[in-house]
Amino acid sequence: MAQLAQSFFRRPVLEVAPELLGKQLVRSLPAGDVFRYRITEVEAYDGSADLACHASRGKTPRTAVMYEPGGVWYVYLVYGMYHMLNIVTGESGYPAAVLIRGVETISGPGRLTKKLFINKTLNQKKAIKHNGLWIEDDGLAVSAFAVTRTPRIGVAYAKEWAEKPYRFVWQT
DNA sequence: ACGATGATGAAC
DNA sequence: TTCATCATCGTA
Repeated sequence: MAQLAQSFFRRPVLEVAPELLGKQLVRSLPAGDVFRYRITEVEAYDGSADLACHASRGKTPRTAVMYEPGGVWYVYLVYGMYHMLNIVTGESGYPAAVLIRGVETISGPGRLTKKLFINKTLNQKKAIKHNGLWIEDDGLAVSAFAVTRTPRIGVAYAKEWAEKPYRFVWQT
């Protein structure tokens, strides 16, 4: 089907994030299994000025991937236990990414990565079929009226940035 | 309501 | 080299 091109992700994160709702996250495993899940919940992390964004403390070994041109995965471990799946967005040099927080039938970013066998081996890899994890557009239209914007989860430390409505939830 | 569990980044 | 801090979840 229509795999999203790298150019789709090389745009401002606040444009890309809501457009990912309703798209299909596709995972293929070496054994041949293919899983498809429609994306229902995302969060935008927008540049070094955004105090909730990991790149707010500058470029480090962990955050370097966020400075790459959009279209690569950013996977990291939180709370010593769960992997978080993000897709890097925007132009080269501007650190931004979309956290994929939930898909149809799986809620919660930690449970999502566990179920799809996603770990740091995918970090910095392009979101293309060849790498076993990519996103497809099958033509489904998501009504803007079915999308709710709220503040992001778990970022209370980010001062005024904690309140910004950068979380997008699609009511199916 | 809280503990598990380890990488990360900043301070010392 | 040590320490506080986490983009969470399951059990209580």
